[in-house]
Amino acid sequence: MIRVRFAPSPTGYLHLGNLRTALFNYLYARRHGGRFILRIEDTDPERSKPEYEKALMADLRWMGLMWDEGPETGGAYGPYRQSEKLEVYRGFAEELVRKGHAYYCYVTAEETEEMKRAAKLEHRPLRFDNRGRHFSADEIVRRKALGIRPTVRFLIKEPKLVMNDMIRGTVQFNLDDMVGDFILLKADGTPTFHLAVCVDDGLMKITHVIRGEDHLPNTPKHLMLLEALGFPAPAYGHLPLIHGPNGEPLSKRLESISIRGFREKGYPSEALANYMALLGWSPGDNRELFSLRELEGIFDLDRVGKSPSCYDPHKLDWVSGEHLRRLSDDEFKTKALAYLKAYHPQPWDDDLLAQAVLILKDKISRFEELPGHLAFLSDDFASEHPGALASDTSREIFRAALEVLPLLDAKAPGLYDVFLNHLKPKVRAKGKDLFMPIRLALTGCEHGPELKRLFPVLGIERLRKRFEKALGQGI
RNA sequence: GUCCCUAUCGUCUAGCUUGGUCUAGGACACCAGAUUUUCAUUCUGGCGACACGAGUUCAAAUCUCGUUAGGGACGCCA
Repeated sequence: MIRVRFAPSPTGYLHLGNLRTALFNYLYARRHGGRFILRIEDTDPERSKPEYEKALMADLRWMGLMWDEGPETGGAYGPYRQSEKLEVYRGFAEELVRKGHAYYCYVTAEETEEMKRAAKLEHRPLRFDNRGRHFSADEIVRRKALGIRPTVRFLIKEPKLVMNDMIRGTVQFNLDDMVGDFILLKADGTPTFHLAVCVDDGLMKITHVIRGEDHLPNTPKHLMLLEALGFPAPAYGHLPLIHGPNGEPLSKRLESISIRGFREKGYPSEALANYMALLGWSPGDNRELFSLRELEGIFDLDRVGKSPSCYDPHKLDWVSGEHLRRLSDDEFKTKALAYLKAYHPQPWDDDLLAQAVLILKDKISRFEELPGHLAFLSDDFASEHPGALASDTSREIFRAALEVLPLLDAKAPGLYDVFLNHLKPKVRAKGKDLFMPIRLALTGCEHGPELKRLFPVLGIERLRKRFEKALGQGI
């Protein structure tokens, strides 16, 4: 049984990089009938915040990436919050010391810092020189007396040099230049990331670790640790990183683009998942538009690329627009109204709003654009071209329109066509000269929804008011 | 500085494993035209790439080496 995990630390909101890792893990599990596990890596009390954990889970749920095991869901391998099992890690660290895989190290943080500074100056690798391995019994006593509390460091015996990555193939490391004995337990007794990850991956029976490429250099450490711990090594796959729109480093700016932000802007979650899947993965044929379900059926790691990619908001908008247009009218109405209610409350009743929103369906790529387009519902608008209303031909149209309106049946189909049939004989204008004044009188804007669809939404009464207003303004 | 990873249109990518079917395919963006009595949608067309240099070979986007460029890691953060 394939078991994968998404293991964020709750130190901020879910962002693009995070989300892609979560998505690929989720899809991989679904594709292979495995389990998707959520694990909260909150061993750093300084930076971890419960509200971020809540937000993380809310965002994951919104995305539809529901976990099979994890906080709030439970599972046979809990707890799924690392802060709740600090003792467990300590136990494993002590066991490693007993078995000679690790040792208490009395080198202080200041000394390590100094070591690094010196190494940098001399252009040597910036690694720990393992000096703590060789302290004499006297030295240790002396340091204890000074109040120095030890860390537990992993004792590297045979540096592991080669690994097989599911995405990158064989990767070799020159370990002597890379890592020294690394810390398992900090001086305060809490575990480091390395210990916690390996213990949990082992205990939770994780079979495949899919994570960002930034973790690639950590993998040799984890492989050695896992072996010492007596756990079978999972398969590793390291995803290429995502860059910003201009190819800039990623980091700060990208992290500031939170999933929350996309939700607030009104992107459908499936569109976001669809777009993210395309960043680094492709189905092999020319298809690009997928529902989450479809992705679950075709995604696999063997079609994930090795090179980093840039986040392109334009393409996201296109994908999003396509998703919106594929929605049935009812689905679109429901989602649009829910979005407006949550983020941009409108003064109109749901019935009117539902009709109005529907005629905008093919004009938007995300719900955030709705409020601006909805302005036509208001009787109280300023015209873009007040002058255009004043001409004789315009005034003639409005007067004729007001004569025609009472003859119409609002509920009869083809309201606009009937209106035009009555209107045309009464006015000289035709073509653009006819419909543009009408459009301006009704919406104040040169661009907007089709008049044909606009008429039934506005209804006779609103139409009358607006033509009267236009006539009044023209004086 | 040291180690590691990566390299096809501006962007996302297919092709690379098993060299020839590649005068390199698709999509976004952009430009032009058509449809729509506006905008959008839709449709058609255009622009546009194998980072560079060697090597192997009858033949290289595809294999090898080097160069360059970008990214990542080097925490008692995760």
